[in-house]
Amino acid sequence: MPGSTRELPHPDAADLLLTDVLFALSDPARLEITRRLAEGPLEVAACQPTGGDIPKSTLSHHLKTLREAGVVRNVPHGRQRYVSLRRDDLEQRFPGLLSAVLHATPAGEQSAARAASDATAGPGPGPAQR
Amino acid sequence: MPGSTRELPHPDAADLLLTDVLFALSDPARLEITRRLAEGPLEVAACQPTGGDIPKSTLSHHLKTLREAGVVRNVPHGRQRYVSLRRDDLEQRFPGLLSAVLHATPAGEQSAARAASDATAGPGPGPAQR
DNA sequence: CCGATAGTTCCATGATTTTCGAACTATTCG
DNA sequence: CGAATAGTTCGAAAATCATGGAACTATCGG
Repeated sequence: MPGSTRELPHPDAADLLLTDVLFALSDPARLEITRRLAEGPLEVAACQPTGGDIPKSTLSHHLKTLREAGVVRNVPHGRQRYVSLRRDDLEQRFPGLLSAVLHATPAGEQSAARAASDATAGPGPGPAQR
Repeated sequence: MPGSTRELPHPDAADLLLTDVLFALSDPARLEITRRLAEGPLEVAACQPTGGDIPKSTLSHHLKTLREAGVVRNVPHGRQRYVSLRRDDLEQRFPGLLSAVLHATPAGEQSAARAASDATAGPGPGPAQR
């Protein structure tokens, strides 16, 4: 039982380029995918940004861009694949970047309050920004 | 004595889009310009990434992209213009993002050490990453 | 073995971006 | 005023990116 082939190439953590990472995250669809992955690994089909309307090939291309930039890892798992955020590698290489991106709020919001440190955890779920 | 016209449009801090900012910073030349501006405002010509080889129009376009994303402010000043980083607006809108970007180290470096918190301030000047 | 499933890769098309010369505009200096 | 300076904007060509259908590959279920 040879380890399954179908491995895709991933850049080493030390070789990640900031511009590539920023570019990968600069697309709304890819950013959305990244946010979704922040909650845990997903199979490719589950990365679908909205409902379930974008074609397989397009989704696969976006994942490829994210993978080549080093944002995401894509490993074969049986007949499907698991996609996961390379959190630790990104944090090591670009400290604070990923969390800054993930914590961003949508355009119009974030009005007042939140001055200093609002002790008790926020009410709703995590924020999101297009 | 009418206030000088030649004002260029800038998006409000609250309207900045994360994807636009990430995109603006995802280009090597624009990232370099941004780094240069981190040390203080500059007149347009002084933003030149390398020596002084890129055409005026190209530089102007890069600055336009940065300005429209809200990364930079460009104000008329006599016969020239001053370009400056919108640090506070960016920090307010996307906490931690700019500093994460500015602190990134180049690809191959950052080998060992720097494990925990290396108390004494670093020796050389700030890092830079292509 | 035969299908169905889950994805990637190939290929073509259209949309953005990048780049840069040239024209244009405002402002200062002599 | 007229020339020089500092930049923006226009326009066009080249490169890159995005999208999605179709073909291809591997794995699992029966």
